[in-house]
Amino acid sequence: MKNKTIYSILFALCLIGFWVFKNFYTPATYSNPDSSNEEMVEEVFLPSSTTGDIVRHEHYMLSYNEPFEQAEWVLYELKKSHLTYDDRKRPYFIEDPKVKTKSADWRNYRGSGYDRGHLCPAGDRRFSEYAYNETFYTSNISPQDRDFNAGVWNRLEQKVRYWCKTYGDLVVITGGILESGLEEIGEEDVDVPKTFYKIVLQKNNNKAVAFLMPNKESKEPLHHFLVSIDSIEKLTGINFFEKQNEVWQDELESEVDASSWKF
DNA sequence: CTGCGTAGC
DNA sequence: GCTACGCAG
Repeated sequence: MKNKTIYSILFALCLIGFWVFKNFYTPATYSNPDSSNEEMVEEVFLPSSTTGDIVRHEHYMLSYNEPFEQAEWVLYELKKSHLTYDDRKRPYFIEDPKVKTKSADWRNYRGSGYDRGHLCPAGDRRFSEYAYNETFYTSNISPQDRDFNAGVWNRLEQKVRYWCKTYGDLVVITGGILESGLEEIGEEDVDVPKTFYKIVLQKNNNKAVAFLMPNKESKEPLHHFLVSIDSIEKLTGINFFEKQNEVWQDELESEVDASSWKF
């Protein structure tokens, strides 16, 4: 009788131990998270996820789409205080330990002809070594045409920094349009989006702009790619500001109004 | 800034 | 397999 009880307790302890392990063990990752919990983007800006695989990193968050082997959206807050130009050494791209299904290996991109294009730009996370390294998870990259990434896409990212400097804190959401029939690269078949989107929100003013850009270089000025947030929601199936009230959404998402943004 | 390829340990 | 360096848009 007594033995039976003891064995039951031991068994229960094993279960608890396993549960703790399963939930709190994390594999090797970039070291030294910044101690501060700092400014995790408020949940009120969380987009919906078509996959349910939402991952929160210290300085950005994402929703991973396993069949496409990349994020469907990456969201981060860009503050004035983030705009530093500290020189940092590029680390290697590594698997995102927080993506349950494992994010794609960087070798899928090697020799593919496509860049490992950051979604949350490394240039926006230079304020700390950890923040910078954290952008080098393979969950934060998509295959991008070389001239696109270094060209018009890069110009948009620099414009976002300019807007942050002049208008204050921003919320930025970025991703590729994940649809069927896309070209795939590498052993894991990473899909190559034909189009990328970026949504930028001024936190203070509740003003937003959205861009849709073909995955190729263009000489068009940036405002040529302006679209409504609604149109991106239709293409992606993602509801971007679902936590906001409907009036708020209606006002911001339906129209293309870049009048309060200097290009 | 955005990156890649190659050489060498 | 990882790092350092040079090079390109």
